[in-house]
Amino acid sequence: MASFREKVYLTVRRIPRGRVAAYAAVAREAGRPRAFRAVGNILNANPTIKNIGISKYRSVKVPCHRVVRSDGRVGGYVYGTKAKTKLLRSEGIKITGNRVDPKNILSVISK
DNA sequence: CTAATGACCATTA
DNA sequence: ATAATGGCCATTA
Repeated sequence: MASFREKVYLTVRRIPRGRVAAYAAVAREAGRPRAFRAVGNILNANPTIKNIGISKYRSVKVPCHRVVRSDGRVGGYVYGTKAKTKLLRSEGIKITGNRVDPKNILSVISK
């Protein structure tokens, strides 16, 4: 059985380059619409950053930098919001101030 | 089992 | 525009 955490990783993996999604959208997609806060905690233990010991997810890459706040603010990141912003810009996402261009925000995460 | 922890959200002041 | 507040909840210690 897939834990919520695993579903979150799989969901985030579906966010394409040059696009972002809100924590709330990820929570919804993973089946727990109100667990958006837990999503942040889960991504904080992103297997891209550190191995969490689940063999299934070893060496997989989860683009957790593509998950932003609902209001468009960039949000947190292990290596800092600055690094997150830089990464997103490098993928072609427009960010003015601390806000990503709403056009880049996915409301539904398709496969 | 209980309690703490937040990369959040929405509302209010 | 910013700051505080209450709510939310999977995971972990």
